[in-house]
Amino acid sequence: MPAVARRRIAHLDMDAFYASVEWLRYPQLKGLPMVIGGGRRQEDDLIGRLNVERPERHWTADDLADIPVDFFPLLRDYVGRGVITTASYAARPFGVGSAMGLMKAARRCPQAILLPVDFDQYRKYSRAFKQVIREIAPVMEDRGIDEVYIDFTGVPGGQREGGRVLARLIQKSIFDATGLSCSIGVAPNKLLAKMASEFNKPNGISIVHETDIERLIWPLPCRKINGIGPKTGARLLSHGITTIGELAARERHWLITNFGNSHGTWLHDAAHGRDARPVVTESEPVSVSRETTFDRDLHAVRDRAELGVIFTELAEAVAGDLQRKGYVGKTIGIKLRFDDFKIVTRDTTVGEHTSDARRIRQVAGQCLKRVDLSRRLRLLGVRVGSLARSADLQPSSEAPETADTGWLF
DNA sequence: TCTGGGGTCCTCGGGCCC
DNA sequence: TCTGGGGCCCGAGGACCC
Repeated sequence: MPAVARRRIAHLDMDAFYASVEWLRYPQLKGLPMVIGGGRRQEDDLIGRLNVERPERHWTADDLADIPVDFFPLLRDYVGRGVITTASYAARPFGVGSAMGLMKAARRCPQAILLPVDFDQYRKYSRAFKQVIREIAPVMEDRGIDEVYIDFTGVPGGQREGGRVLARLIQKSIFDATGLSCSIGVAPNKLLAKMASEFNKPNGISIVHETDIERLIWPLPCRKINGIGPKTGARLLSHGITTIGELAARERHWLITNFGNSHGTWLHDAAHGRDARPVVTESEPVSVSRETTFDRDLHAVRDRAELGVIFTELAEAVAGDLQRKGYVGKTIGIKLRFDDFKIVTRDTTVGEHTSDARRIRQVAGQCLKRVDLSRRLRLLGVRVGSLARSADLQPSSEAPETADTGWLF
């Protein structure tokens, strides 16, 4: 009779993913201060720009590495409202980092090279490295563009050296296929594996066993637990709890009293390294949305025409996304961010699923009427939820209802 | 010139029905 | 008829993550 396999879960995190993908195209930028960012509207085509600046030379995908460094756009030339998506290690000593406004970053590190975000490219590499993993260990959970969980438990060799042997194989296979490096943590569950993958970056492997929790996990700050964000972190701090060990020392009952039944129980379990969540290989999307921040704050009345155009474009974009992915939805909603950064959402559930741009625009327009629009708007978003696969639904005669003439925009 | 875009999940209150 | 649940759905907001 075979020995009972102990659960071994890996968390794999690509190292500096966006920057590393850019360095595959532009190796001449490696080691330089560089930020990637800007909003959707600021996404200029870098190659187009380079060609414009040097009309006699048309750079092609084959000779991107030849583009002189001084042809790349600099942060100091940026105008707009975007934020940094990621900053290279060479840029960080200047005090720039993720989520910082680009204008502020430009003052701190004007000489940094600014690349537009190229999600299509990152998605391409994302698919590639995940495919490599699935061929080796098929029980893989997608956790975003650059992260996955992998269940090593049933994989041949997955238990050897606590998972280190298999982790090494995956690391090498990903590098051979893509030229990208990653860090892997292997532990008894997802919670611990996620923390372990951070221990040894970049290109590292960390193995954590139950017996290591006290030594390796408890000294860490509470914020290292995936699920404890800025709010909970601050609340814990106000009770004098800074490390996971201090959190673990609190009675379960005390945590439930102070954080509620569900959250308190979870905090207690997490601090003790307990997590029974399975690795989920398939999941259906819950909602699809598009949103945009305006170049300047807009007023519902004074900028009505401009807002109307943007609103329609968002509805069309969401409809396009739904149709491309093969979904229809019946909860249609809007999201507004005002100039004071307050967020308001409204949604409505309609009788029939749809992915029709005009229908989405119409229902979203009705949602808008339920909001006080005296403040100026900074952001507008359109969302469709309660999704179903369009193929699973009876082909309805999608008769667009009589248009509501009362649209606000 | 502070503060993007696309998601998930949870909680809470209200309405409705039994 | 009145009152008090419980279950369920919906809408709004908040926290968190990549």
